[in-house]
Amino acid sequence: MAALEPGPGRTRPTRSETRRRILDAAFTVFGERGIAASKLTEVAAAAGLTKGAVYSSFASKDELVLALMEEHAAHRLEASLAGFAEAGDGGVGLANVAAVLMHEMRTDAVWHRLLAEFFALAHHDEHRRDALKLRRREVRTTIARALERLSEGLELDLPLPPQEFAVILLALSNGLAVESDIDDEAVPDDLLGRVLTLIAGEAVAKVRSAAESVTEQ
Amino acid sequence: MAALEPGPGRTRPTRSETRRRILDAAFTVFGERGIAASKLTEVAAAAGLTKGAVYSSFASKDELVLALMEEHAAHRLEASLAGFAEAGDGGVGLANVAAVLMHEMRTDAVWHRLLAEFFALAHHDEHRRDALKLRRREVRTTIARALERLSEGLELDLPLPPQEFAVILLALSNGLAVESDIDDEAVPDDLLGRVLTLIAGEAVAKVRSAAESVTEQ
DNA sequence: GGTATTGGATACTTGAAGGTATGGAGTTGG
DNA sequence: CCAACTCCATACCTTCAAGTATCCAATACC
Repeated sequence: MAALEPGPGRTRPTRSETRRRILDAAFTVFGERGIAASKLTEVAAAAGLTKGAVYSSFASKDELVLALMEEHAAHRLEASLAGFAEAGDGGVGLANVAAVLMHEMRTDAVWHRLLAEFFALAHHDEHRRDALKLRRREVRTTIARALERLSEGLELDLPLPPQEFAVILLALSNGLAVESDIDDEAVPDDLLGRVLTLIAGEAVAKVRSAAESVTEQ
Repeated sequence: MAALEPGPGRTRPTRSETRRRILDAAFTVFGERGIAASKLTEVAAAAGLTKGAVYSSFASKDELVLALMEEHAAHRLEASLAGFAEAGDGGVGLANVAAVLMHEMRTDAVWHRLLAEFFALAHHDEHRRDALKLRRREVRTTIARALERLSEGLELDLPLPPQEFAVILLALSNGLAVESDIDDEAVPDDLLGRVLTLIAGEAVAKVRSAAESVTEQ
């Protein structure tokens, strides 16, 4: 929470600084208490501000929630794709993709929990549900494209159409995140990796050993 | 909603009849509006009763939610295991397990949504979280045992330890349920089956063709 | 530097939902 | 058939969080 000091020669934070503080605080508080159970006053307090500040930057609690999810989801996707790209560049392919996802899942359990609650919330609102559907399609397509690039780079045939593989990847990593959030001992670190290897079969195994002989340095 | 008539020679429902009505109504309303967003008055109204009736049968909203989840979860697990057993008796093994799960997922999307919201809610309460953790372990163990029986019956080696396979099964089916709930076109009916087949590899393929030659009429 | 503007603190209103108290109709036992 | 009891409807209370109105002080602009 280290302050995010106002710019030089300013005693007052800029609008966007305040907005940031509120979003960060919202992430923390929502993650601890849950979205529905969180009061805007708590969020404001966690940001070192008051409710007035929140309503000055966001029209309503709903708007704050939406803004937060939208922003954070974008970040997450970006980070994952970056991880994928690295995995492709001389990594061991899907096994590294698994490692990336597993790491995200561990370090960002809070986010997965928020996402789950948000999905549930969004479902009960017509417009929000449609928006989520579209957004989700974009995400799947983006992931599918990344997988295609990855498989081409590794000269490896995916055992499923990219779109479907993307769905599986999303479902598995979300599902495992939930299970490990409930009981972390239930999900060994390398489980996702092993499963993906099984799914992709010998194709990956071949590529893996090839890649290892190259990169194991 | 078809009334659940009072017993013969009675103008007033018994306690357990009322309890049932309330639980059923709660399932419906929670499913439509979400747990947090549902008012007890709505639940009561949906049951053709009033709030007083609810508080006469359940100590609090929380208790109602807990009772509902506990009961319904037990039903679901039972139903799934029954499906597994059938799948084992001369079926095509894991492929049929997948069919069972997929069917449940389609016909019980509401339940999966409730479950997701409940997980999120439960996480913020110490005792409830621990209880959920224990319960979840039991579920995993039960499934793991069922899988072992299944694999023994089919003389098929599971590609993962039963406990881990159980986790994967839970994660995949929950994850896919979420995705298909957001966008049903994203999850083809046979996707889970194909993935499980990939995971279990040739072992299943072998057994499948063997089983088909036996059971194909 | 003075004036308009903006951002956020304070104090208030409001509505809604969880929970309670009580009475009365239905039920059971003697 | 009457007394004790049970269960639910009605009416009420209380709490509490979202949202609003207003004012003060720090900025921006001329």
